Amino acid sequence: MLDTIKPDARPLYAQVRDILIERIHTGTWSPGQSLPSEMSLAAELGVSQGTVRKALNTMADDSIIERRQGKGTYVTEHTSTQVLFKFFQIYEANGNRIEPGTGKSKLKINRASKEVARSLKLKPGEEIIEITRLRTHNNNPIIDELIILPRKLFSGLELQKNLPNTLYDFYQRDYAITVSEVEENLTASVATKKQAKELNLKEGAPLLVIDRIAADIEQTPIERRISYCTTDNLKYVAKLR
Amino acid sequence: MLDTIKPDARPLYAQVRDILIERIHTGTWSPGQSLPSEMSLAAELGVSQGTVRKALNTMADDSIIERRQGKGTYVTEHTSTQVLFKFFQIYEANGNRIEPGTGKSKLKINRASKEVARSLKLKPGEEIIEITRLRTHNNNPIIDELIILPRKLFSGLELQKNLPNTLYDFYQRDYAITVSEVEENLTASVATKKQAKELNLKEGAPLLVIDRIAADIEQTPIERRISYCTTDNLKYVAKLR
DNA sequence: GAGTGGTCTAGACCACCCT
DNA sequence: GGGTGGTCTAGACCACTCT
Repeated sequence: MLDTIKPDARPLYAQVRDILIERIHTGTWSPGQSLPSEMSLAAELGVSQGTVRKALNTMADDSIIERRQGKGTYVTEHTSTQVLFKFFQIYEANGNRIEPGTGKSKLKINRASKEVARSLKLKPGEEIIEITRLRTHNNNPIIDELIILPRKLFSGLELQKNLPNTLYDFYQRDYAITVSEVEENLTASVATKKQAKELNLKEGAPLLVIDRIAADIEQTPIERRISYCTTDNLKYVAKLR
Repeated sequence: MLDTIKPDARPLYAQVRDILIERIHTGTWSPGQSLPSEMSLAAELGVSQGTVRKALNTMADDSIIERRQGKGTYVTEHTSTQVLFKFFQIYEANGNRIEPGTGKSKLKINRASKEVARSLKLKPGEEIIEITRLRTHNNNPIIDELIILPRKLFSGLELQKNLPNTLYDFYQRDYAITVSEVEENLTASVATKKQAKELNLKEGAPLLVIDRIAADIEQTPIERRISYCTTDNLKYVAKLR
C-alpha cells in the first residue's frame, strides 16, 4: 500500500485522508462501522501513527467520522435526529429547536431545466425526481418544500410509497449517499395565493426562501431543495467565525 | 510562568491557548503584530514546542491569529475588506460579492430595553448607542440598518462626526475590540411605508431581516445589529458542514 | 488487563521568507 | 545563512471503555 503514497506531492496526511475517504465512499467501511485503530492503519499504510491521527482528526472536523476515546473511530451515521441537528437551522423565535413533521407530499419525474442542471452539475434535460411536500410543526403548516434529485442517483425512489420524514438518513441507508455539506441561499418573498392557502396565511405574507444545494463527502451535489418558510414564530440561525 | 499552568486541570494546550488569548486581549500583542516564535513561547511557558503549536493552531482555526510559513504568527488585524469577506454574507443573485457603501446615518444615546439588555448581556436601562444607517450598492439603497452598542465599551463614539463605512476594523483600531464571532437570526418581513420609501420599494415588498449579535474573542457580546435587506437582486449565503 | 483514542514530548527534515 | 512555520516520526503516559 506504500506505493499509493507518492513522495513530494501533497502532504502525507492529506494523501492518507484521501485514501480513507475513498474507502468510506466505496463502502470498505460503512456508516456506523468502526475503522481499524490508528496503529493498524499506520502499519498498513506505511506511515507513522501521528500522520494517520492528523488525517483522522481533519476528517472528524468535517464530521465524516466520529472518534470516541477508549472505543474507536466510527464512520458517521446519519440518524434522523442527528441530521436534523446538523442541517436544519430553523428554530422557534424563542430559540427552541423544532422537529418538523411532514404533511401531504407529491412526487413526479421531470427533466432538468438549464438552471437546475447547472446547480446539480447535470446536463440539461437529464431526468430528475421532484418532490413537493408540506412540513408541519405542532400540526401547523410551516414550510412549503420542493426537493429535486438526480434520478440516476436515486433509481427506484419514485416507486417508494411513503417517503420518510427525514431524508438524509434515508439517502444514506438506502442509496449509500451521505450528505456532508450544504450551501443555502436565503432570500425573502411574499406568499402567492396558493402558498398562502397551504401555509394558512394571508396572500402577501412574508416568507423566507431557503434554496439549498446538498453535496456528498466527495463534494458531488446530490440534492436541490427550495423551502418556503413562514417566520411568524420561526427564525433561521447562522453562526459565523 | 510554569506556575500559571496547573497539572490535572484542562489539557496543557488549552491552558496555553487561554494564556495567549488573555495576552492578546490585554494588548501584550496588538493586531497586526507578530507573536514570539513557537520555540521561545515553549521555553517561556515551560512546555514543548508541539503543545504551543497545538494551541496556536486552534487559535488560527478560530482566526484569532494568522500563521505564515517562513515569516511568523500574527494577531489577526481587521481590514475593511477582510472583515467584509468574513462577516458579510450578502451576495448578488448571480453570486458576485458586494461591497456596500453607506448613505445617510443617524446616532443617538438611548437606554437598553429588557430585550436589548438580554441580548447584549447588559442591565435593563444601561446606556446604549443607537446608529441607524442606509447601506448602498451601486448607488442604490439595499439595506436599512440599526446598530446598538453598549455605551460603556465605546465611550466617545457618539462625538465622532463621520463613522467609517466598515465598523469592525474601526472597533479594533479605536476601541481595541476585536469581533471574533457573530450569530445571525434571519426572518422575513414586509416593508413598512417608511422602509419602502428609504429603500425605494413598494410598501409590502419582502425584506430579509438579519438580527445579529457580534462577540469578541472572549465571547462577550459587543454589538447588536438589525438589518432590513432587499432581496430583489441579493441573497444571503450560508454554508454548513 | 487489554485496547482505544487523547495528550505531551523530543527531535528531524523541509519549504518559505528575509537579509 | 539563519529563522520561521509545516510535516513527519517515535515513544511515553493518561483517560476511557469493555470484558
